[in-house]
Amino acid sequence: MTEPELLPILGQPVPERRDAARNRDALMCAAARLVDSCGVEAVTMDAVAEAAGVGKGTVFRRFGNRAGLMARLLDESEAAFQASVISGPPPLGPDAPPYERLIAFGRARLTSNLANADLLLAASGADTGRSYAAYSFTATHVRYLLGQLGVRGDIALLATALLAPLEVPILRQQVNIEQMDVERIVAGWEDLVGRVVSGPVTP
Amino acid sequence: MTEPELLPILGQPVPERRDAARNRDALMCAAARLVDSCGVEAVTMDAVAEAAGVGKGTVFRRFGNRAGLMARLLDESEAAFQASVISGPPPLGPDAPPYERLIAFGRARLTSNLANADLLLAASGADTGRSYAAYSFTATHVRYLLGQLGVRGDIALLATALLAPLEVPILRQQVNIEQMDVERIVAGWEDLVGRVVSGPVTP
DNA sequence: GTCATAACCGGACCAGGGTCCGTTTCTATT
DNA sequence: AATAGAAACGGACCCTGGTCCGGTTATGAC
Repeated sequence: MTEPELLPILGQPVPERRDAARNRDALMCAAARLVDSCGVEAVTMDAVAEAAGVGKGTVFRRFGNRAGLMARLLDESEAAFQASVISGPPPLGPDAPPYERLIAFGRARLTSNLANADLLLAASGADTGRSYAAYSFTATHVRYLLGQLGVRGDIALLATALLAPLEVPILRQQVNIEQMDVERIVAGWEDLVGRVVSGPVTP
Repeated sequence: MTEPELLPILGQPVPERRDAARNRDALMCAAARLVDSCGVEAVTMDAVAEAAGVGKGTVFRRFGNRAGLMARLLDESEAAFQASVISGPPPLGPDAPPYERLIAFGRARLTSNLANADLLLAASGADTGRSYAAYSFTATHVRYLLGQLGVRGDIALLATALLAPLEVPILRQQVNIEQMDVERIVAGWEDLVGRVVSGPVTP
């Protein structure tokens, strides 16, 4: 038997054949171009394959399915968001007191989710790809902040309760159907945070 | 020109041709049978059409699309739910104090949403069919109860905040992926209600 | 340079949602 | 009973997501 010539040291940069890497880049570019030229709707797997000059099967092998491709398209902005939270300037970053960070987080998340709404919806259902990793980060962050604030109770569930109203379907309903102003929604979220942090009057 | 022989008096029972009614019943029966014999997955438009002995086009004319069909399948249980809330026994019905009604509502909604999760997901996106009507009812009810409880603030947004964590995708995440116990989720929701009703300590 | 192998490629193929339009069937009227 | 017209029917058709497998190509070993 032959040993793998390049055993996956620390497993990070999964070895990728050069042609595969080239195709992956071409596909991402083509997809991104399609998104902001014709909208998410137009990003059909055939179209992406053709625009990248590869076969359809290649697209599916690389991304699994359409949702997976969308998830990869979101990676860039998601990474930027995480970076802002982890090491960016206040009030989102770590140099602000927890309450202000939480408020800033809510506004940022809401804005980001609305901005990428189409992509996020198209990416939902990516088999445990983005969905969970991205969600997990926000949940962990909110739990951390709630802990910092000394909130008592089931922190995990409270974090979920704060994140749930920021999900795309709910925001879309409020903005597109009920014609709510975004600022009103932000204000409502801040009110919610205040109530959650305060705790019930009769513990 | 000829006047419509039966002008839609009060618009309620939209006149329906007899064959159409027969086909509608056959389709609903076939779909329901498919659902609980093979699961929601198996409810394909072709399958329903064939099982009901009609053409595919008929299914689409009646229900618009697959989501619409699913929405109609949910009508029965949704009507039962609404009846329980409007005129059922306490603590869900009107003969209970508002706080208890709200708590009971949360548990009932959560349970119901989990029980019909597959159908609800398949029905989401029904062009303003079920989606909005059903949601609207719950939102109105929660707003009403919050009002009864004397809650100050943006009642509409607070109602949304309470309803959001009861949505199917979030419940599924908690139950199927994070392996949470349903009772824990219910308890968490009750805690959330307590905090929302209490209001922030510094108004 | 040559080779073996594994990874990759690509397009033919399938299934299911959704549309369309010529044909059939119902209903009210006479 | 006959008739006209609207409504409903149904299946052929298209589109797109997703699968599959025979052929191709990159890569490390010798």
